[in-house]
Amino acid sequence: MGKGILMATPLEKARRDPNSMKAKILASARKIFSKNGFSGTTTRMIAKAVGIDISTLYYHWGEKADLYNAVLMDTQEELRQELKRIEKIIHGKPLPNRLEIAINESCDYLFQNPEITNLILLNYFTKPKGKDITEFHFIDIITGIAISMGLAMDKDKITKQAKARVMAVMLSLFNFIAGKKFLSPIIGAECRDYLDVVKETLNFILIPAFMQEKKINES
Amino acid sequence: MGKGILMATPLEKARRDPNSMKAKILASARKIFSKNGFSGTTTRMIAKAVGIDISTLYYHWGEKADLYNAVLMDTQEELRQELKRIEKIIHGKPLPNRLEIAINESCDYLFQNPEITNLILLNYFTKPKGKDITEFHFIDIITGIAISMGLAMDKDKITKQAKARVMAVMLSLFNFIAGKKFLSPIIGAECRDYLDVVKETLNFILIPAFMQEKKINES
DNA sequence: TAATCTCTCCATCAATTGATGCAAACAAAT
DNA sequence: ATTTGTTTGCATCAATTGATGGAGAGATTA
Repeated sequence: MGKGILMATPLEKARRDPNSMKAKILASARKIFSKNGFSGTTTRMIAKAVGIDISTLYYHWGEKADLYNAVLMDTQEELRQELKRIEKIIHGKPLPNRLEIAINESCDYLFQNPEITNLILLNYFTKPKGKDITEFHFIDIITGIAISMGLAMDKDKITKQAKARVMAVMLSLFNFIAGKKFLSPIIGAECRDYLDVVKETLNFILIPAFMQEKKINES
Repeated sequence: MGKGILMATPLEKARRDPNSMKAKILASARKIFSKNGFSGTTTRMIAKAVGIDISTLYYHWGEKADLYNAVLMDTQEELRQELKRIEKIIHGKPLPNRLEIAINESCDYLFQNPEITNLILLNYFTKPKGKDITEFHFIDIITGIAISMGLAMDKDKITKQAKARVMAVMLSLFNFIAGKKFLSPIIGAECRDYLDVVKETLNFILIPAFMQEKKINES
């Protein structure tokens, strides 16, 4: 009965065939959950967006929380792949360049996939009660980044401070993306303009911070 | 019929008498909305927390969205007062001190009132559809801070960049507070320890950024 | 062709939710 | 004491929501 090798999870099936009904539902669910949160989303909304009956949705994904979990895991995996891609690009370059490129690349990516940041952030402000929902596994992601940024040498010897600094970077980034709709009228910039201001602001704030660290390390 | 002077809004009445039923409901509503968001909260939850029947709640506050609006406006006003208080403290001091004190004070305050950041952040990730909900009036708040930080001279001549930088500061702060439950296990610090790490991280990131700005201005 | 398997929708359920009418309790004013 | 106005809870409603059973369509296999 072990589904280790023979059985494929619904999520695996969906990823295998992007044209399948499972995949279509998953894609619509991501959009709608990211916009309305878990409790603000109804299974009927998703089914309507796909153009199917809710019972078809339940047939493929089981209960609402299961679908939500699948969306979270799918999103998480995608983000992880993207971070790996960025890490490859910046590998070996000097620190300030690394930071600038990483900011640039991740801004572009997240800007084109705003559901990702929305889902992640929404998932810690509100959690469906009673259901156990997948946690984002940030710990290994940020340890990777911390090492890549020279904040730690060893995977097991990362200080609280280093982790907090990496989280600060990610949070700044995520919030400018997820809060776009809210922030762009405040800042007074739209679309591409907004994206440019965000990149500049992140560079302004992050580069001096992590350069000071380097100076201390060098001395 | 104009309620300009003679009529008091429910919110004004609630503030006038903190022991009134209106005030009790408002306080409970704040807690519960901030934890579950608008659609994750039911009027029955709030009524139960106060120990009253839902019809009593409706009698005092009208429909759910009205109560939610009152909570947002109340919270906003409270935050505004607090920021004024902090500004008085830091007024006249040199920039790095100002920043450090402001970070320290606002961290302490928001940490003890975590509902505030939760409500603000939740309110831009998800908005109840169909209802018009109060927007937080950040524009005047951040222009005030921008001037106080020396990022702008005139109230009307604030660049997009300056506004974005102030927002970056607030977002970093808000997220460390609102995301505490999520972040503290990742960072590996609890309670007071977490608070200290957050303060240190914010200082680490923000002070160098805004000091570089000052150096450019001075030269 | 017959049998089996996969997928889809219609009809329906029970529970929850926002919201209201109404009568009783209570206090204040006459 | 009687009237008036305010507050509160019980009972109830209609709409929404998560979820399921079962019948039928369609393809695949025997």
